[in-house]
Amino acid sequence: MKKVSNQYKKSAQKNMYTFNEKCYAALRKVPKGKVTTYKLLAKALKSRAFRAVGNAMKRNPYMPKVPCHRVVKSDGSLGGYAGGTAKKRALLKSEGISFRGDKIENLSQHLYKF
DNA sequence: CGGTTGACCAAGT
DNA sequence: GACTTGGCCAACC
Repeated sequence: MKKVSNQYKKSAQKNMYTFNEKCYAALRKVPKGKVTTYKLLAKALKSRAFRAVGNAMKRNPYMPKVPCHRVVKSDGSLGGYAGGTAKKRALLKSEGISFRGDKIENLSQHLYKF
């Protein structure tokens, strides 16, 4: 047993905003110099929608409020960014993140724990 | 209300 | 180590 269907979990529509809002809220807790992955972010939200998270970022209405550039893939690769991966890498590097090509070095070392 | 999409992930080739 | 396949979940049309 392992694939329980949590298709509902807590469908928004009552007091809960969209899944996106939660993503932004959690992401905002990430301090400078730290990063997180889509998977961990989704996990923090008690969901497995790491995809929906990324989707939310792309459609994020809170662009300047949320540090979308601090979210990377579980592999340590940059993933995507509205301004381009190159820009994302530059921002993270500027915050003290080490890079190896297009991937983060010692990802676990920079990962932020919720 | 059903089907497609996506800034993903894990395992397999 | 890089590419391919299947799966997962929420938002959007």
